[in-house]
Amino acid sequence: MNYWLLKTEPTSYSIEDLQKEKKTTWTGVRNYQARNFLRDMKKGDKVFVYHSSCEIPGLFGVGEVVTDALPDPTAFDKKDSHFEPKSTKENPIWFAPTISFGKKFSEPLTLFQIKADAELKNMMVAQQGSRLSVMPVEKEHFQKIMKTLG
DNA sequence: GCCAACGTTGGC
DNA sequence: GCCAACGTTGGC
Repeated sequence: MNYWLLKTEPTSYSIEDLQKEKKTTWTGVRNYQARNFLRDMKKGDKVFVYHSSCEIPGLFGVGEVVTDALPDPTAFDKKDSHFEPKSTKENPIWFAPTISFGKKFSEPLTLFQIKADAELKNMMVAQQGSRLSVMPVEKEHFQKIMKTLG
């Protein structure tokens, strides 16, 4: 099993939205490195939900991969802002897994706290200039965080 | 809103 | 394939 972190701007999609919807297809990622991580996600993998570009950036909850990544339908939708004419159904470029809600943390683990924690500060999300919206999380980090917040 | 740190694009 | 120009991300 693998562990991941998914960034989202809470003004567009938050952990509360996932809680209400129970599950969602994680569409709209348009970065090749992130795309490759999305394709590597397998059913049963765990994912942290990270809120970015907001008052308190940090980890707000956890979910689970329920469907391996399939071609991202928003890439085929001319009316969608993520429409990508180069991606065809025969030869899709962009992919999206489906994520289920696990739990919302009673308190978020803030980026500030992650950077201040000797064991967590080397997480990819805490590195300078880390702009990837999808990234792997090490098992040790996942377990330590879940021990504290889970 | 600023701006550093990236990623992408496109001319050559 | 280089690299300057440009666009975007995201913490602060």
